[in-house]
Amino acid sequence: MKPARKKGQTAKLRSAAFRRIRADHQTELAGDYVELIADLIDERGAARGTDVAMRLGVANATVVKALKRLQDAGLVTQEPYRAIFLTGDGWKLAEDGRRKHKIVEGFLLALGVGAATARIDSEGIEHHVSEETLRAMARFLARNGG
Amino acid sequence: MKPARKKGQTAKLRSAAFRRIRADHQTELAGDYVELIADLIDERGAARGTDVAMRLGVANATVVKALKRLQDAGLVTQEPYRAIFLTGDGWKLAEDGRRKHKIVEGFLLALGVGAATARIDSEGIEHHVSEETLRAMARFLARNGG
DNA sequence: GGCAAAGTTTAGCATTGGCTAAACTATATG
DNA sequence: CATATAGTTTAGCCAATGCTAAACTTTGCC
Repeated sequence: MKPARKKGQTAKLRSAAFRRIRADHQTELAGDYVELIADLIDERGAARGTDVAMRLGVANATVVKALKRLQDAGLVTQEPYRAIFLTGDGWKLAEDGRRKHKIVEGFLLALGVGAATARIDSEGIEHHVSEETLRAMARFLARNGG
Repeated sequence: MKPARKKGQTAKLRSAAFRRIRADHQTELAGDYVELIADLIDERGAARGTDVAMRLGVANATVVKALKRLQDAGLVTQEPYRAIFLTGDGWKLAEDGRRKHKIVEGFLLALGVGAATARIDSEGIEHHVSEETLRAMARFLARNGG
């Protein structure tokens, strides 16, 4: 450590990581929802609240509340008692999630992690990797048979 | 997809990942606190609320509240207006966090990620990697000059 | 010893993300 | 077409994590 650096600055630098984690957590749930909704639309033509609740492992009422927030955020649209749709922004976020997810999961598989673990871990890691790390993973993947 | 597998079972399998992420998030904050407190004790001989607050980038009052929860959880001890100590369980959790952190950060560096990004990303990833993935990372590290 | 600065705690508020139970709507079937 | 079942929503609860402002202790210095 250079002696010129003051205590407060070190702390500020360190706190950046934690600040980003808290920020990530805020967008994480939204990302999981829209990604899931996108999957359901692609698989079945429509996304229903019950399906979302089952896949996330939460109660129906929890989904209703979350969807209200996502609607306020301009990511989904919805009419009472009807299916759920994604807005343009919603699709964009979902696609971005899928992209990251695919890289991370493929990377873990290439690293030698088992399929079940790769699926579970990638879901958690996906929201905490920077673009720089994603590039490094993609590079590795390209070299080691992705 | 095998047609024999029912819808509900698929959903249950998928929801496992999200359930684990939610569980991880609950322990994540506790892990960050004790790891930080351990670092402060090692670096300066004592951990003060202000230092914790600065490094985490949160307000003092937030730390007080969190410490109360950690005390209830048996991870730290504390007397009013005095420094913070870790219990045996607290040290165990802190050590485990440091171990994971070291592996993940070293791994990212070996992957070719820059130092600053490795530090930040590892902080977020650390709480979402299974032991299996950690082993794979350690293996890679052993082979590629860790 | 007394006072100012630094650190800690309390009080009170907001948001997020969970839950259950009860009420309501849509749909499918007899 | 009437009704049962499936799905959705509302209401009301709780805990966690953040904040600011004000009150209180400790500490360091003259």
